[in-house]
Amino acid sequence: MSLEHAILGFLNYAPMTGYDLKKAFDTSVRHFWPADQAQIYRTLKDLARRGWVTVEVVPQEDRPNRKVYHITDAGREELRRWLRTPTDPEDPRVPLLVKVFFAGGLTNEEAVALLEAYAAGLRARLEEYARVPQQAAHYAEAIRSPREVFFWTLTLDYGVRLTRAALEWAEEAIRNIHNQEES
Amino acid sequence: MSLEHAILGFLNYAPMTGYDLKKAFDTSVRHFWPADQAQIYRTLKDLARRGWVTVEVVPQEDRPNRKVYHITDAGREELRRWLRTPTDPEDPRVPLLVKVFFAGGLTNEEAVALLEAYAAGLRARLEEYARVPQQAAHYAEAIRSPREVFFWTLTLDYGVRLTRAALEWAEEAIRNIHNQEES
DNA sequence: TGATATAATATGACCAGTCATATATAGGAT
DNA sequence: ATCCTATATATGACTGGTCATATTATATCA
Repeated sequence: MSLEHAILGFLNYAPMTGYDLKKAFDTSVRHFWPADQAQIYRTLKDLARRGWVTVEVVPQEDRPNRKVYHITDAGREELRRWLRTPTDPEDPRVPLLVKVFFAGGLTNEEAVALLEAYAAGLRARLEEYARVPQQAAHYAEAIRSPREVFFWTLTLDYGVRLTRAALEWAEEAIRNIHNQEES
Repeated sequence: MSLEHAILGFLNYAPMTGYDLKKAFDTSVRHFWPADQAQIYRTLKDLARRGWVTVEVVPQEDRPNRKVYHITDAGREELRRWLRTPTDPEDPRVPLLVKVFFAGGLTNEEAVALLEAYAAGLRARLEEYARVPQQAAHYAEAIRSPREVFFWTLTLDYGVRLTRAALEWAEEAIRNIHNQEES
């Protein structure tokens, strides 16, 4: 599970509430690890149970108390251990390809429409990527060390490259379908 | 859920048992939609409940009866409907990137090792892709129409392109890490 | 002889994640 | 006047999928 370790990663920057964490995820790693609000709270409970974080309850009037989570030494150790561990391969599931595999039963027009819709989604994603740096900069209180920015940029670059590759594939596929005889 | 529709896709080629389906998945679409044996059986039950497939029980001695599933007209309609429906975007989760995002706390050597291990996995995957055509040809009783082969080839091409893009990213990242000052 | 593979279906426990909804108040927008 | 948003945490129902295991006979391999 990457979520628990991503949370440790953020708490290693600064103590945060579940609410803060949700915002942190949404403005930084969402593109490769979206986090559900309910799941964040459940995972925080689990992290506390394991002793990797502690809770500090900050009373508030008129709204729920803030539960500020702090990473512990054990948590920091676990974070480092995990960072150095080779990664589980990612889930290869690509719903579009399942359709493409069985697309022989479609007309050329239908198949092209399928790929065009996919390509449109990819183009939209590329535009989103272009907006990420501002969003993140806006949120990141103090932009962290150049080293951290370097690694953060790597993740963005990955997204751009992979999305471009998928887009090129889709565009070439569309061109090739036109040369296909419909059975 | 793509699994149920992939099953419909296979049953549209020919009636099959759950056991047959598992083999079909493993020799064709596994790379973009792996299927768990237990999940196949549960899904078949569900498809039957919805009237998209019917079951024909073929008695056998000495081993469990074969339950041969046949696609129905309703199932064929559902398959076509699904094929023409624009696709849900794929799950963007990439565990490696979560680590890279927080990799500022690693030494350059540790970060490089992480990416090298990842790159090794990608190279292995590329070699696997090279072996897919033979495997699939071996299994596909009658290689289906050229049109079907065309679409099947598209899915393989997607895998190769995306894996190559990821590999190039990793290799360039490794080169760049060496120019990074360790904080 | 004993282990493993093949054929075939099935269940139970579990896990990570999603979605809807609940609570409670303040402030701004339509 | 009403709706939406922000702040903040929490639970219950559900879903798709994984893993281990069970059954039962034959055949193969070391």
